[in-house]
Amino acid sequence: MATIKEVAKLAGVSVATVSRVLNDSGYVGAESRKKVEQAIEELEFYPNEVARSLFQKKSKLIGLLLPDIANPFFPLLAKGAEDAVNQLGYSLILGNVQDDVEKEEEYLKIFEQNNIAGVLSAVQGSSKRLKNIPLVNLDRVESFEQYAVHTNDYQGGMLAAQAMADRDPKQVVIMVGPKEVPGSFERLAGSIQIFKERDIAYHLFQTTSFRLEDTDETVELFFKEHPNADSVVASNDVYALAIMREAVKRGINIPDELQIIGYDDMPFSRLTYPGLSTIAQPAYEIGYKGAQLLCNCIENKPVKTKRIQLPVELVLRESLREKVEHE
Amino acid sequence: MATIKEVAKLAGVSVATVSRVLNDSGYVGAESRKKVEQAIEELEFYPNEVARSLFQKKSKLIGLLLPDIANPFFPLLAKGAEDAVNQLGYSLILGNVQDDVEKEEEYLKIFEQNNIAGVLSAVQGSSKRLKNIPLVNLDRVESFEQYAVHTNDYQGGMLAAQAMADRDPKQVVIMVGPKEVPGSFERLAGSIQIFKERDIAYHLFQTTSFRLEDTDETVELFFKEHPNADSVVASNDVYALAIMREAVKRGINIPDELQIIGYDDMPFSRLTYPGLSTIAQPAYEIGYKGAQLLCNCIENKPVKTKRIQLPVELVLRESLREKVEHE
DNA sequence: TTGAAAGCGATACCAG
DNA sequence: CTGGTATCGCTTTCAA
Repeated sequence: MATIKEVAKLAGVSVATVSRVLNDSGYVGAESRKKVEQAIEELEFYPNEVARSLFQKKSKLIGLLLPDIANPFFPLLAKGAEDAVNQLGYSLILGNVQDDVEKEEEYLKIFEQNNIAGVLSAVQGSSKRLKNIPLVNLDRVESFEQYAVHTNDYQGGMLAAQAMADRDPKQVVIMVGPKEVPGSFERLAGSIQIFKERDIAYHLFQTTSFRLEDTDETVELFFKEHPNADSVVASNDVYALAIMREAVKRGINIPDELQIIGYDDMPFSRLTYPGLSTIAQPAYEIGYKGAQLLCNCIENKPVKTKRIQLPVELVLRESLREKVEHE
Repeated sequence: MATIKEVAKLAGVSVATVSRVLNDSGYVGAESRKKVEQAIEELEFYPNEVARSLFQKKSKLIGLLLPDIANPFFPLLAKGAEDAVNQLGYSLILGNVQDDVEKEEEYLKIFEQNNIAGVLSAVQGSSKRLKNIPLVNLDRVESFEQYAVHTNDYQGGMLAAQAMADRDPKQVVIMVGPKEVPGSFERLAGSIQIFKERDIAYHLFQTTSFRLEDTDETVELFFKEHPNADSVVASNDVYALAIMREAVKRGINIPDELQIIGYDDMPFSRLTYPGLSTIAQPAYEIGYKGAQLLCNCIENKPVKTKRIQLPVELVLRESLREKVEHE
């Protein structure tokens, strides 16, 4: 890899001049510019970002903190972030935290050691360590966080409950997401409001994780506790699918005997039959907009909205019964 | 963030000494060491990796090139890579290539600009640009590539066909993966060998991508071309699930009227009912072992096996009929 | 309009 | 054992 020195030599100018054309900053004569450009071409030179980063105390790298990349919600978010970041000249360092606070700390440290320009975080509490590094929180957002892209969980909870309430539910069970996950509570509150309004009774079923590995156990427990459930508002698509599978296996007809609605709209939720009705979260867009927001912060561009809220949307597939019109 | 200079000052020694205790290289007196350690603690100092990288011309970053992170096979692979890499003191820069050659080139350049220590690549042809940077190919491996972790596609193709052949197939259709994807051919060859041996007729159905977005179209085409298929050897789980969904939707009983086997064993393949029988590829392990191999290359440690082949495994779920014992 | 030179934060050689 | 110093590749004053 050629260096700026070699370019300077070949072009017969100083490194300062080369640097100037590279960043087109300051004055540089037409003559010199041309010679430098030729030299750059000839040597296939491209600047070393490490040296730049050392000087600037700021790299072109952005840290991406994910709770669990195996959870299919996050790859999509990552893809969105990646697309945006790339268009803006940055790259992502991946931090897969596995819901482990120590790993998070570790990553934040690594990020700092690498002069990271900013952090995109879909895990809670990253704001503690970071001092002067821009941070945008994604998806799981606490109310005190300054920059964030998230969805309206309350509305999501309402939408799910509404869809259910419209379909003549007998025995409603609401699955409640882990307490640590911001948004779980909001969703629940939204759902409860609807059921209260409609005067529909419901049971709660608390889940303690969103991890794929824990589904079997959770589903078993679910059917033990609620053998007569006929309408389930699930905390996410993974659990919804898992419950559907178990139901079909037991010969319970979906949606006639058991109707269910998920949350997230993962790519797979439409690959089953009956297809899973669900509340679609724009995972890709969360990542994309979050990355844009972060880059604006990094570059001190004016930011209109510090907290972006994206809409969620009801997606109807076959796991819900026909809507019953009440007079 | 404190620097080595400040540590040196506080400890009353030179930066050289601080550097020595940091890397414990060379001699350093007990007295000095202690003072330095105290200073480090007091200032909460940790070395700037960028400066290190500039000097060493080699960072602690590893590039990970993925064809499409939204394809659920790859997050698992990434997770494996991430786990291994992290244990060994490295971090990952994510490169999501979207099956686009230009983006790949672009990433390879960015990697170089960042003094990347090595590259893990699940896309084809990365070896061209890289000069002196260690490269380990993952999963989609060409025969000429030096370092690689992959599975035995031929065996996989055989296993799938065998499972099918054992189950009294009437109208067999083999879905053939994209020609550009190394392994597609091998799998096909493996399957064909079995069907030939058993004297079972089969049809071929060519697919042109592995992308999630293209399933609907492909499935439609599939049913148009092969309305009477009763046994499908699918090129991956996504297509298998998509075909299953369409079949169930059409009232075709799985597995009695249509049996099907997938390839990959994605996390979701067990969340449907009937569950998808499939050939399990150890995605996590491919990433994990690949990362270990790469780190060994990077650190010039002796490498026993340059090309690691991991076994695939038949996973039986409900999408295949009962095995028929022939006398 | 240009170049010389001083850093950015760490490492490693060489002399003492 | 320890410290001074050149160096990594680039950016940015400051003078000329």
